[in-house]
Amino acid sequence: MVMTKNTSGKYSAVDCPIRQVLDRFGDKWSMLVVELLSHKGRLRFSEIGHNIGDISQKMLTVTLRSLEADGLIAREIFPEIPPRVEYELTTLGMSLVPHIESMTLWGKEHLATILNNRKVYESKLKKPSY
Amino acid sequence: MVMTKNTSGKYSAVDCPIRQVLDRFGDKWSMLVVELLSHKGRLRFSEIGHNIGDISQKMLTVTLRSLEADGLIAREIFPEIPPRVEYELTTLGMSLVPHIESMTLWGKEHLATILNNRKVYESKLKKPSY
DNA sequence: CAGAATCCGGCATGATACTG
DNA sequence: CAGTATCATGCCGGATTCTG
Repeated sequence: MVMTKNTSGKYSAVDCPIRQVLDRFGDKWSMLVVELLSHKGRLRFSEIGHNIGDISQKMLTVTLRSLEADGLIAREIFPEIPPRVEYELTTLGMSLVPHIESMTLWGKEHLATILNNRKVYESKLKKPSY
Repeated sequence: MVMTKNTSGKYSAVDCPIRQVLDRFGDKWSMLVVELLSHKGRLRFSEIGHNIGDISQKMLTVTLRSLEADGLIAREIFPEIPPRVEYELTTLGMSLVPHIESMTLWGKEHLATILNNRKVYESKLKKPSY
């Protein structure tokens, strides 16, 4: 399939908002952090890490930074020893929560079906036809 | 941050549905294909490719296969020369559409703000304090 | 405690060639 | 036309080490 670029150097469907949303939140952790903060309110760095369970320090830092850069979360540093840093959702961040929840709800409702579909599909591949 | 695995070999928060949803639809193309089919109805392979614009033949195949395996789209082969294959959403696939749309809508509304936030954030990094 | 910096492997994605 | 097969690659994310 030969894809044609337009004169602006972009692709025809690159600009659509669904792509932009996926580019920002399709990563492994962002949505999860937003969801977590929406439930727990205000948390410090290590608390977020523990609540998520598996996430490397690096990725937690990277995720929090990009969310902060986007203005979805606010970061407050307390100049203490040992240092303490707390995070919470901004208004903008909170506005995203309902949409995450509705996606999650859909997942809850249909994931069992999907997994079963997938199993059936794979078993059909193994036994083509008799 | 040291993450502890439990006895089942999984991590503490791995099972939450939001993760599952992201694992399936956080990829680059799946949501886009579903969204496209929801608007255009029934399309053949090459039509999907052209509508998306940039997507390699390989990734289109992979994406369509996994969506089919999940039962989100239906694939119909017409035994003609040259071959023709058409795709359309299943009921399950259609049930996902509203959630994609609501996310997309959120993106449309707030993306300009986010991009601006990001620009402001980066300019602050360059000029720390005067 | 909250990170910054670095190294590194694997997998998602891309490019290319071939086929029924 | 609608794929499959193979090879190449970028970069995401994990592990580790170091600092204030």
